Amino acid sequence: MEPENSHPRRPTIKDVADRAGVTKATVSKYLNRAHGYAMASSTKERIRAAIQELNFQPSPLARGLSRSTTSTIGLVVADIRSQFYPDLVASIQSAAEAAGYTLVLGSSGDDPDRELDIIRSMAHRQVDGVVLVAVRSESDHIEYLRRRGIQIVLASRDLPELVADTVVVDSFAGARTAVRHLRELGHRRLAHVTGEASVKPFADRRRGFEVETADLTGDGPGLPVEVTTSTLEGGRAATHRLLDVSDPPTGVFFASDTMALGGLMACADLGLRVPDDVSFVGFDNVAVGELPGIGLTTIDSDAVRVGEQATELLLKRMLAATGTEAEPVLVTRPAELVVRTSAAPPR
Amino acid sequence: MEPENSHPRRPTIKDVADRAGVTKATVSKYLNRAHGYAMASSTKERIRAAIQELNFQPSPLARGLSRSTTSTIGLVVADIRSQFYPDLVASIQSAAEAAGYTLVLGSSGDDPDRELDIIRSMAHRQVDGVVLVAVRSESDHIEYLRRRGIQIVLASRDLPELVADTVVVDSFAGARTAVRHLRELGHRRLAHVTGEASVKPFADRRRGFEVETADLTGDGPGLPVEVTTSTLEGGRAATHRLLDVSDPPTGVFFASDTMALGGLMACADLGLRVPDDVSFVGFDNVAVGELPGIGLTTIDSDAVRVGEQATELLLKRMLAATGTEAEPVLVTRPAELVVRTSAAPPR
DNA sequence: CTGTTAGCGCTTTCAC
DNA sequence: GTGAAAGCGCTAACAG
Repeated sequence: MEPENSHPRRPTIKDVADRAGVTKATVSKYLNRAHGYAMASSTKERIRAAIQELNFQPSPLARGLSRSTTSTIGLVVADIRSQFYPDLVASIQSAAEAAGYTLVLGSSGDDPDRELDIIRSMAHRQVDGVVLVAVRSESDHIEYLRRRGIQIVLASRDLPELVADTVVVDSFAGARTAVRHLRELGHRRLAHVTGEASVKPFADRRRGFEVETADLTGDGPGLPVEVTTSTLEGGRAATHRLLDVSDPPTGVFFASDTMALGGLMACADLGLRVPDDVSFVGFDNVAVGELPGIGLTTIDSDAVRVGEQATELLLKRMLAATGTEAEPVLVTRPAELVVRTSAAPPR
Repeated sequence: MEPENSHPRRPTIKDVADRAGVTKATVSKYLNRAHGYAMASSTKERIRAAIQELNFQPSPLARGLSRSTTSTIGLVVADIRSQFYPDLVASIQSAAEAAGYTLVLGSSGDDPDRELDIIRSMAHRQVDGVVLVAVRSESDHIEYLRRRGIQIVLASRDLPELVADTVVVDSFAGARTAVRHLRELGHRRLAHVTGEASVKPFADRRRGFEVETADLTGDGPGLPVEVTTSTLEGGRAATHRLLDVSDPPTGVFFASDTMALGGLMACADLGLRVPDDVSFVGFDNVAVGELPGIGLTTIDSDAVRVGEQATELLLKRMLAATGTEAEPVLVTRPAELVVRTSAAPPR
């Protein structure tokens, strides 16, 4: 009849203190005041031994409560399901873990309101920092975090204004490279499939496309540009609209690989072959693009490095969090062309 | 010269109490004792109003400290980068979120020791439950959690013994279906590529392969079975070994789509065409298998439902956590064949 | 150098 | 029905 027959209580700082013949305070100092410092080495040694013998680890919860710091960072992505995130998430996760932080994951499903909810909930759980792959283009959620003293860094997607540290790839230059590649292959009838206009990298890629095709003209006033949701299905539908006409474009630049993969499906639907009938260039360099049977020519978004660098910046902010807020930093990484087989000279 | 110029303090339960003219204790009761119950409705109303006006939310940290419960669940996967996880992670994440839990993510990179570390760290952070896609085949980590009263459920990979609630797909039956499909197409020279022998689903799939091919014979004593790491590169290498011989098999059953994709790369390397030269059947039904140019015939692992059901089971355990431990439950979901284009009759 | 004393924000007996 | 008080495990002045 002993309800205390439950799980053995974990040792607390008090147990360590008793065993070492000192006070909690002293143990706490040992734990926090970065070892060196002023403390009798005999005491240090006794504490060390006690900790070791008891296999003591301070409770993150209790520590968090009194320090208002949790060794936790939040990662908010638009949609984990997307082809693009695995590398990004993996690199952030391991960088965070390496620094002793635990990752809390949220996926907004591309819904700006949910994104805000997730951010609120993370703030509420007192994460020390947030890596955000932003869906909403306003910066209210950023302000929300900043007001609460939570550091933030934007990864992969920048916002119209530089309101926080940001690590992205050079979308404008990358897009130009992509388009030039198509032009060098001899394509003149070009088209572009892009995602949500509010997402800055998409806007930049579109601008890149337009700049590099300013001298060309399509049926109407300019070359065709299809705006769609940045999903596989979006890309598929847009490509249908683009290609299922008389005299379709011979080269298409997609603002993301995911949409380009949708484009491949559309071609299968329409009985068109890539690159024989139409050439594709994507953007991101997702892993599947490399598979034979896909061979997607694309621009590398360098997700791994973006994730690593974003995490680095965040950790730096979190340490420096004291005192004057430094100006936001924008890191723009080069976006390189990866040539595979989906783009070839037109017939 | 005011260092207090920092971030505005969040309201605490004390603030609410003062504003409502009651004590913290009463507010706490209001918060926890599932509303109904014994409390003057005027008091209830005043508390409600105060909470509302102050926009108060109880601190999860403080609550966690005093209740030893954190509304947090840990998800440990073998390798987020793998093609297979996005659906699983996404479905677990949304099921958890829907139930008011926050997801803490860990990726072991297929390393059993890291897996244990991650689990220790999560236990230490006092997650209320863990969804585990296990790497190690022993059950020491499960015992570790159980000893600390942390609920656990295994998703996607079962262990040799039923030591915890488990949700998997029927690997043995699925494998038999896959092999029968190849046989019905007319293949007799069959081979199998499988992953780490210690992973039970792989063992089961292998058994399925063997049972369904017991009447067939290869060059040696039985049909060729290649064991490799369950990665793209593993599948690629194994396929090289398998096909780069005189008189190679005409049909290959892969224990995972990821390995099958590696197999496709190997074919590209060797100048073989699928399904003209060799037929492939995979296992899992990852999203990319659906792309034209891939068209992988496979067995559906139903990651979304597995994730959902695993989360359901876990939540149930977490609620029932009191009293007698119910026996572990094993949920085996059907594994259905998805016919695409990678398997066809042999020439 | 180490100990004393208050908290951090919430929950939970036990009285009234 | 509500309040007083102690405590969850740790940190952080301030003394001495």
